[in-house]
Parts: sequence; structure tokens; C-alpha cells
Amino acid sequence: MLDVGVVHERADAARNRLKVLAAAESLFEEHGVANVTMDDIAAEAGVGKGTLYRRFVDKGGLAVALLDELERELQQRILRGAPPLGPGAPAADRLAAFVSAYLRFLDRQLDLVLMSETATPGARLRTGAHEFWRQHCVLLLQETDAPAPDISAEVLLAALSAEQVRHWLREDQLSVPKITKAMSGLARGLAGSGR
Amino acid sequence: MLDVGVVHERADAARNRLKVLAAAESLFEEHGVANVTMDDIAAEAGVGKGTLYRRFVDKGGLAVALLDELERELQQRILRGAPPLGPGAPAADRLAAFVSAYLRFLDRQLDLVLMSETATPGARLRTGAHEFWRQHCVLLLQETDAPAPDISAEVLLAALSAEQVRHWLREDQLSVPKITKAMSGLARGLAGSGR
DNA sequence: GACGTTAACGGACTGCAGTCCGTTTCGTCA
DNA sequence: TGACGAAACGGACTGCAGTCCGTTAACGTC
Repeated sequence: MLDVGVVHERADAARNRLKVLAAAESLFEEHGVANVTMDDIAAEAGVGKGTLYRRFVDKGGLAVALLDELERELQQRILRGAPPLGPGAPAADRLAAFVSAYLRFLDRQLDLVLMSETATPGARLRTGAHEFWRQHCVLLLQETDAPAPDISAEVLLAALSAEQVRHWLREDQLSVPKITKAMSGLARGLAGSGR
Repeated sequence: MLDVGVVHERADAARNRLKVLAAAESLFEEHGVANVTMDDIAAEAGVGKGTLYRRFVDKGGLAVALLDELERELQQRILRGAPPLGPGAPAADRLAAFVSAYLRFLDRQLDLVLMSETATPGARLRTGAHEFWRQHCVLLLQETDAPAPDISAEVLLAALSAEQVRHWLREDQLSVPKITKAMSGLARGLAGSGR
């Protein structure tokens, strides 16, 4: 996602990438993701606006880059971690564990994920991370012989969009454990109904 | 939604509301929803920009107003039409019929619905129409004793967001009948898993 | 039908996103 | 180490969303 080192990143480019990420992180932390402008970030990083956009496309792309590390960590736990999140457990259990782990991640990074998903219409469905989660869910659902695993995976992830979860959290005042219980139950239902 | 007549709408206000809606409809038709600016609409309607915003809040609100009539029609068919969409059929059948009917509606008005749902983050969950669909699904799911009908209803509608359906249609090249089949099957699953 | 009140109007104005292009810096090769 | 081509830089510039406030017009009252 960060394409580090692909055909050699120039020294000034690398330097600026780090300056921008550091500036964005600290400004987001201090003022909230929604209240920081791209000009703010450019100024704080001591970099021109063109440089910002050359590297990160838009504010959503910047959010994606900042989320990258945390997402990779969750992805590693899925690929090589202990069951039930990692390999070894029954597919339905792994799916429920994924829902639970993803909701915890979302709860911590809600504003950043929201930005990455809503910067532009359809952004959520175009991130590399989404493709990873989707593929993971599809594979698990296929293992249970669920009907239409492709569709079910997208349905599950649509319900786990930052927009939806934020609404449950902030408008409906649901707690993370409540959402987790309902959504992992629902995930088991999707996995189970095919057998 | 349009609050027509609430505490008397002034004559000039009514006149301008119609001029704006007509202008928006024709410009959207001609250039596509995404390519029309608020200035364009104001100019075409022969009205100041302030007037536009006073009445419709933002571009999404304008889309909501344009969709209003079509949505009401579907809502009437749900409340008073023939089964299985209207009352009389088993809840699971009604839910499947709703999914099917809603997808047809969405297919016709995709760009307008997309605008109404993505104008601002969380817009989809704040429209009056969403509240109607949600309530309808919750009631049907309650009839089948499904677990967590509130959550299941939101999950279903999240999957029927304009963003998601547009992705299935345009990126994944799925046909409306294919999506309808999968999603109404899934809706039956949500309704059925509680028995 | 003049008059005052109040809602509605309109367009200049502000702020932010995103682009464009002349200038600078990097890395390479002679 | 000097010089060249390519890549990256930076900030002025454009366009659109949304606001603000002085002006205008509707409508109830006498």
C-alpha cells in the first residue's frame, strides 16, 4: 500500500513522506480528523500542497496511509496468529472472531477509518484493506458451503462500515460489546445457513 | 419530508421551490447528477444561491426532495398494496419482496440516491426514507422472532446502500436479477434463522 | 389601500479541495 | 566533478460548497 522502495524512492521524497505523516498524525490527534485541512497539514509538515497531493491523492489516501500499519498488524494476526482469529478454528468461529477483532480496531480508529471510507463515494470498496477483509470472509464462507459467499462477505463488511458503526455507537448509544455480540451472531448465521 | 403547508408557505417561497426542483431535475437529467453544481441550479432556476440553501440544506437535500415522490409511491405499495410487498403475506416473503422492489427503485434512481446518501458522512442514516425502510424491516423481522431485528434491519439496508449496489452493478458487473436473488435469499435467511 | 412586521431573497464573500506548471533537487554517467 | 535528464517540489491559481447580511417582497392589520 505504501509502495516503499518500489523502483527506488528518492531521498527527498522519503523525507517528505515521513514529515507529512508525522504532521498529519499530530494534527489529527490534536484537533480531530474532521477539523484539519490539507493546508494545515502541508504547513505543519513544511511542504507544498502539491507534494501532499502527489503522494497521497486526497485526505482519504492520507488516512489510508496512517491506518496502514495498524491494519497490517490485524492482517498478520488473521494470517498467522492464534485461533480462533488465526488459522485452525472452524470457519464460523473464525468469522465471528474476525468481526469481533475488526470492531475493536474500528472503535479505536473510527474517525480515521471514516475519513478513509468517505473521502469520495465508493472509497471504502476500493481500499486494499477492504479487499483483504473481503477475501478473508469469502474464503471462510466458502468453507461452510454458505450460499453466495461473495455477496454475504460484502453484506457483512457493509454493516461494519465506519458510517454504520459510528451511527450505532453515537446515535443509537449501543456499546461495542453489544454490537459485537449481535454482529458476530449474525456472521455465524451467514456461515451456518448454508449447511 | 417536504413539509408542504406547515404553518403556511409563502407564495414566493412555493414558486421558487418549484422552479428549483424543475431546474435541478432537468440539469441532472441532461448532465448527470455529479456534473451539476449548485450555482448551475441556481442560475437555471433564476434564483439566488441563498434561496437554494435556505430550502434544501445541501445538494443531498435537493436529491432527497426529488426522490420524495417516488419513495412515497413505494411506501404506499408497502403499506396498502397487494401482497407479498403489501400486508397479508408471511413476513419472510414480505421482506424478500421489499428487497426486490427496493433494488428496482435503486436501479432506476441510482445517481440521485447516491447523492442523497453521500452528500455528507452518515447522510444515509438520517433521511426520513431510511427510517421508514428500517422500521418496516424491523417489524417484519420481529414477526419472525429473528434475534436482534434492529441490527439485522440495519445490516440489510447497509448492504442496499447506493454505494454498495453501484459497486456490484458497475465494478463487479452483476445484474439486477442476480443481486435481487442473492439479497432476497439473504433476507429470508435473516428472517428464518430465528425460528 | 397604506403601513409595519417578518419571512424570504440574492449575490458577494470566505474557505477548502484539488490542479498546474515553472523551479529545484536528486541521482547517474561520462 | 560537472553536467544532464528525470523526478519531485511548492505555491499561486481555479472552482465549488456553503455562509452572511443588506435588500426586497409577501401578508396581516387598521
